[in-house]
Amino acid sequence: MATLKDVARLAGVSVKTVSNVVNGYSFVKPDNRRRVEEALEATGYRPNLGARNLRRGRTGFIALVLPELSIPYFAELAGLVIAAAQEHEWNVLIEQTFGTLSGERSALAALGPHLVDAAILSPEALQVDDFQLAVPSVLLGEHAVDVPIARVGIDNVAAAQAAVRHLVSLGHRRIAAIGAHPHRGTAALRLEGYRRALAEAGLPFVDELVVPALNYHRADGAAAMKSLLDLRTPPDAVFCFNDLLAIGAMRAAAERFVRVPADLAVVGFDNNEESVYSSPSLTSIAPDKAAIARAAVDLLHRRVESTEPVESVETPFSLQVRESTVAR
Amino acid sequence: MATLKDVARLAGVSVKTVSNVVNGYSFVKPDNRRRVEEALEATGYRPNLGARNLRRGRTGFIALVLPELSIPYFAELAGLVIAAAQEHEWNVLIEQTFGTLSGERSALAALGPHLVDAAILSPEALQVDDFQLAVPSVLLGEHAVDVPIARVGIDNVAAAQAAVRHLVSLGHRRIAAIGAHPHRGTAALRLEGYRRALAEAGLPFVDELVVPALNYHRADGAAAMKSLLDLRTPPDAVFCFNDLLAIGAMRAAAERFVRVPADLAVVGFDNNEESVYSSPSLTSIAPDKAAIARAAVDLLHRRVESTEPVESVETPFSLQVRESTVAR
DNA sequence: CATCGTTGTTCCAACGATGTAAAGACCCGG
DNA sequence: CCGGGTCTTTACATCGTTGGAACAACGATG
Repeated sequence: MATLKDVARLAGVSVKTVSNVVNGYSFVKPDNRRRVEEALEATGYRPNLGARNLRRGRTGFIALVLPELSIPYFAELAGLVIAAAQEHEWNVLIEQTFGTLSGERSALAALGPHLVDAAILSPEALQVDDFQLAVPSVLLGEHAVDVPIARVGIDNVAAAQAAVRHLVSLGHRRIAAIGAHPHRGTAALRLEGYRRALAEAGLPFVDELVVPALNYHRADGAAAMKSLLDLRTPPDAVFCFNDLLAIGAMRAAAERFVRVPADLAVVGFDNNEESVYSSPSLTSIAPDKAAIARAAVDLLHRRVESTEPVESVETPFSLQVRESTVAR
Repeated sequence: MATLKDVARLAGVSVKTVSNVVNGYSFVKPDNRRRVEEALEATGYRPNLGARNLRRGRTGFIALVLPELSIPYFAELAGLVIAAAQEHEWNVLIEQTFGTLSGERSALAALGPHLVDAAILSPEALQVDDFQLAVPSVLLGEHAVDVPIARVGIDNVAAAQAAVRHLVSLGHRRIAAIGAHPHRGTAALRLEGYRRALAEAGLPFVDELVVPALNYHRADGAAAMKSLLDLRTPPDAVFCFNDLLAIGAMRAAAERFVRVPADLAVVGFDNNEESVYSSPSLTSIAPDKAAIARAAVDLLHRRVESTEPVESVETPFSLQVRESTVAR
């Protein structure tokens, strides 16, 4: 692997001059510049990023800390973050926490300024005390604890409210919610949106219609749906706090021969690609994931370049109406 | 951020002694070791990986080059690779190629020995000439071109054959295939498995029943299925070269009111989590993804540690039978 | 012709860690 | 108390790069 030294020897100039050419410094004699460029070409020089970063005090990496790549929402998001990071010449390091406190703690501990320049976090269990972050960071989505860290995400209350409002507008009166969670910030906000939509429609908030989910996987949605269908009076609609729960719920409904949407309307949250092709396809809240990824990366880039103050970004969302609420 | 120098000053020893303690060198006096350990604790020292790797000539990273994280198979695999890499103290850098030749080329070009110690590649379009790899690499899945690079994956011919054999055993006689592709190695192998299974059952190979797919996304599966349903005599079963195609195919079938599995049996390939919860759930070839991830990472680790010869690994697979071929 | 500012280049140190070699401490037997 | 070996520690160079100072070359200016 060619180094600056090799190139310099070949071009007959000093190492620093080569470095200057590589870094686009203006004042290099055309003649030398040409020779250096030829030498660069001939040797196929690629800068040693480790050395460069050691010198510059940068690493060229950002961390993306998320629960699990096998969750479609995070996989899609990760893809978009990688693409956005590329524009700032950042490489992305993905850490999986599996949604556990210990996983999140060890992921955070592994990050240091020597490893990454910044971090994008999607925590689910962290406590206030854990947020002693070594590098500029941004939180995705809302979080239960109130910490002075920039956030990027949609207005979860408004989004949930829009979802439930949609169900109300279709005439549903007994609307369930799946995905309540004691410690998850987004869960609380979505529940609040659900509550508000019911209130503004003059519908009662019924405890038995709110089902918790410890994880947000398909299996949890199925289990929750089964318990709802076992009620004396099952719901005529259900708002799931993410698409996986909704997919699981629809699956459970199908197994009980409950027809969606005729007997039960279902709305999800995240707008996974999967939900477009399920049978029936799933009505879902669609956060603008590309906007989230870009906003998070750009925000971090500005934070790293200049010491700007903490600022949060609210990204847009929309409601995608599909067969699970309105039959084709 | 504390450096070795800071720790050394605090402990009253030389930098090298601290380094020795950190790296578990045996001959350090108990007294000094204790003082150094206390100082390490007090300063919260974390080694600067850039500097360490500069010195050691290692980077501590491996690259995972894949088409797209939004494809569930690759997302699941990436998660497993990250977990496997962690055991060797490797961080994983994910590069997306979007399945294009230029994307794959630029991903390869970006990888150098200064950036990663090794690479796991899942190429779809690369030519022989492109495989001038700068670091030890392993290919996932089969590839059309024959290059002397270790591979990890299942026996695609046998797997495809097993899938189609299953359809044959259920009495299907007009079995279609979705996912043929001119340049994709795995596609050729799966097609070969399909061909063999037909042959051993004494069934004819019918050209019009083999539908190509340029990409392996749900939309491609749906489009292919539509064209099959438009045939004068539509198939009574279809083998899709991956689960996404199968999901798309089932969706297209549902839109035409073709019942699965009564009118049409469907088998997929990859065994995505999604396929367990679809309605109907999808029969699929299940590669042992965890085994693939572990084998790839371990193989690379051995290659980097000792200059071992190129060796390939064949991982197991199984057939998961679900509702898309056998009604509940 | 001395001085000056501009332009172009080189030399040196430094980033933080580790390998090497050599020096220092220690203990043993003779 | 010396020679010789085994531990233990240290100084120094080094990895490849870049910032800064120093220096050199140059034409322009007074």
